[in-house]
Amino acid sequence: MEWPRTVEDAVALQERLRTQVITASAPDLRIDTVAGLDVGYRSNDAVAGVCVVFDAKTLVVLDEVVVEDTTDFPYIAGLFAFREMPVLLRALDQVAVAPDLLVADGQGLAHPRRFGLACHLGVHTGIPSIGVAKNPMGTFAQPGHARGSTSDLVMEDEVVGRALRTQDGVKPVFVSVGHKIDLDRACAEVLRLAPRYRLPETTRRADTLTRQAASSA
DNA sequence: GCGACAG
DNA sequence: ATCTTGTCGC
Repeated sequence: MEWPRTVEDAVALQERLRTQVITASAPDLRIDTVAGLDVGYRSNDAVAGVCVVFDAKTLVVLDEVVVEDTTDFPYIAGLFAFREMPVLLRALDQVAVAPDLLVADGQGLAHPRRFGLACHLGVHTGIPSIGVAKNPMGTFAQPGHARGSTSDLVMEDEVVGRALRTQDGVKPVFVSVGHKIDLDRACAEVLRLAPRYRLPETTRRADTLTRQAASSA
């Protein structure tokens, strides 16, 4: 199926693909490498997609790719993937190390149709994925003050993710399952990726590269 | 009808 | 997302 150009087609595609999401981890799921994906904007339609692969244990950067592109799909909350996915897939294609997990900047199941960017990336590639958003979609109770504390992220009486405190006292990040992983594991991975700062290293590094690209060429 | 609404 | 250096506070 071709890439949607209209809101109606985009929504229809989400409704169709949402049924393919797997919210459990394979018994032998091993995560040795993790990719951070992010997009930066130089103008309204000029984008830079970044894919950075980390060693999950040491957090050493194994490879990173920046791709310049343009987009015509406007930003619409809920249809985020149709704006950012094409560039991200190009960046992911060019990375030399195959990631065991994709970490997307945005939501996974915490989405109006339970199919945010992280789910779409996961279903499309078949690679386990999670979404880490700086802002919530849904409601949540304030998690405890300590690093590692969590609370449910709720949408329409459904638990769609978790508010996760990655450092003592900082604003939580919002974690939701993308594909082929369970929520507990997803949160554990985010904590492992954020030993020192609020945002996971995947997001931080991808973000840096993104604006580096936007200000150079 | 009005406001909300990942990046 | 983007505008962006020094500065306030623990």
